[in-house]
Amino acid sequence: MDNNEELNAEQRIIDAAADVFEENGFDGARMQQIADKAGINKALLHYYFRSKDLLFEKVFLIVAERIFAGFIKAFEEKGTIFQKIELFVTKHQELLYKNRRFPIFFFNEISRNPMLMKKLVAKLEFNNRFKNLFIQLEEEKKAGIIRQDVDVRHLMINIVSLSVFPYIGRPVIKEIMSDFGFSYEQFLEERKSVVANFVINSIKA
Amino acid sequence: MDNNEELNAEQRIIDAAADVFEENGFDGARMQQIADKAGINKALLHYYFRSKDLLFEKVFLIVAERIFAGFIKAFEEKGTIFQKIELFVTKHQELLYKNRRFPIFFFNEISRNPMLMKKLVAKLEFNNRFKNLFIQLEEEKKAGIIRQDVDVRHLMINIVSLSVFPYIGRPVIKEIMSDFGFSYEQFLEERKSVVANFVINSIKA
DNA sequence: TCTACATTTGACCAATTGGTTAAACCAATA
DNA sequence: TATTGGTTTAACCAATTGGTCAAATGTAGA
Repeated sequence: MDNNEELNAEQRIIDAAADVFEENGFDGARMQQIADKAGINKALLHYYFRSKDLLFEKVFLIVAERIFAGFIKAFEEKGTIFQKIELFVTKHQELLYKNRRFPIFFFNEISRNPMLMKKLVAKLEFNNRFKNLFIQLEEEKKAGIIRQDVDVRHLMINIVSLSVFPYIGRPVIKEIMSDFGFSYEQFLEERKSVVANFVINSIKA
Repeated sequence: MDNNEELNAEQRIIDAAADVFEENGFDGARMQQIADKAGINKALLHYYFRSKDLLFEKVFLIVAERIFAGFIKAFEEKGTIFQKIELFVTKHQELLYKNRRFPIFFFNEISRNPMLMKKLVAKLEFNNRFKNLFIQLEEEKKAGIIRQDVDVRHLMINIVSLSVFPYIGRPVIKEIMSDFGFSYEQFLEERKSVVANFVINSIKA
């Protein structure tokens, strides 16, 4: 259960804290549990990070930054808009599958303390990350490849919604799928192609 | 702040608890805060509901049942599949707008304790609520109105994803929208028509 | 080896929290 | 009016929790 003994204490604390916070949320997490998982004394947590709040903020930003970086990278692939969407959705699914507990944790904590989002944005600088995508979409609109009424903002949120929601609503979808005689895992697998097709069908002229 | 003094203590407790739990989550909620909001002594909470766990479960199921009932009702409207989708999306948006804090609360608590979902399903009996929709979709497929490759399960999840996610990701979307020079409220308003069109475009033959 | 400094620990603390209890209150009824 | 039963309260409790502190341990350089 304890992390690699080779790493220094500070890194072991961060790893352990990420795990415990992601599993239990800020309010549900216990400093003692983090200390145990890191294999150190509880006082050492405060030696390195002063308080639960500061430890949480540091860990939250580290984890969120890592995952968002992966998310954003998938935006920067080359190709037609349809190819981009396909690649983008596939990459997101893989990333999400490897970090299944992250979405509900992230959105819950952000909702509890929206200031975290400001701090995350400051670290990510994704202000003009979407500029290229925006330009490309306008071009493909003019070329008659995609519908005139497509709105970049809504399109982006739509893609993310379709990718992320199944992980947020995992227990709900699990229940519904079993009603239909399917497994949740199978549903996720199918979704890799379904979502891309769904989006493409909805925007192509 | 305190609820209607006319109501009996039990109901006042339920209302107050719903509010406090929805705002802070189970772990973040305090029995004292619930008692204060209900205008009663803390001991009375235990007199009526024994423990925090039992109070939470009762309140959670009451609130979730009420909202899911509204959700499901929107499924049972008459009309073509396109009309249904339009009506369905619009009704959901209104319901969600009135219960903005519910989605993130609901999915977080369900994620923390999936057994709640089982109990909710048992109360709702929505096993065969979707049968009609399923049949209608197959018919419209045969009639060549919608695409052959449409899958009811994915379509349903897609619709819900597109409707619900903007409420779960509120602070995130708020941030992104302000980058684009738009307000979150405006974005939600636009979405009423955008989502329906998006879905319809993606499934029509 | 001695010293200075960072690291780590066990023991401890004050505050908070969910929960209990015995007594008080109050309305109905005999 | 006296009694009974449900309702409500103040006071209290044990356990947990985030956090502190002085002492111990390790370690690199003089």
